[in-house]
Amino acid sequence: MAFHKRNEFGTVENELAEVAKALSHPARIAILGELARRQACICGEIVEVLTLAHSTVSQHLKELLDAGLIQGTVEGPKSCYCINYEAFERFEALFKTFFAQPGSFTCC
Amino acid sequence: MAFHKRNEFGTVENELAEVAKALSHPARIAILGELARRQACICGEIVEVLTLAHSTVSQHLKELLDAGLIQGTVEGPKSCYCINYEAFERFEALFKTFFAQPGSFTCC
DNA sequence: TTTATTTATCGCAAAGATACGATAAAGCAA
DNA sequence: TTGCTTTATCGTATCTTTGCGATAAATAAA
Repeated sequence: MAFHKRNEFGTVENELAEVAKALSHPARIAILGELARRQACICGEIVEVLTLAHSTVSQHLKELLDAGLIQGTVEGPKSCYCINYEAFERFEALFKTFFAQPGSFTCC
Repeated sequence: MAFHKRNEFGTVENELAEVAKALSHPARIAILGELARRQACICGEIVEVLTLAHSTVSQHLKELLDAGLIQGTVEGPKSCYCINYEAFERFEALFKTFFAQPGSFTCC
């Protein structure tokens, strides 16, 4: 997960882009939505909801984990995931600060 | 810009993912930051700020345009861009609604 | 008109993402 | 132990993204 020229950009830019990339696939949005809806950790139930192979779902879960948007623990043979709301709040705060609108100027 | 299985997901999921995808590259974040900072439309000044070829910057601008995050008008030989704050607000609203935290439950 | 300036687009090479089946790992039940 | 369930990882085919140089288009100045 690296761009040729990632070093050319600032820390904030990279962090925002990284979270956005994790959110940039409808399947991952759907997974997050499911986790938010159930308010509880689920494991392979996600596979039933989505029309994807379990290997694909595992891959998406790993990306969400790597981005810090979800947390997971292993419970016996099952895995349990839930949303990391702190990461979401951090993203929203960064987002708001970065795109602070000094009047929402629009000229075009 | 299409996924094999895009149709499997809902409208909201696809819309959120599409905007997130536009935001998923540090160069595009940097461009948006520049547009927000200057509060005015700029054209090729972006090329000077970023360490990218102008063809690459044009490409990024096109993606931001297609996602509706910026607006642009041609002014003679120059092009003028600015942030579309309505799109940003729409994204933030969608985001908040979709990830409505009924108590920010975390179990892992 | 010619020339310079600015931007957009085309074509390509390299890198990355997506999805799947097959396989492996880890725990539980019998 | 053996078998079952659940999840993670590997390998691979296909498609997408990224970045650049070269080219084209469109306007302004000379």
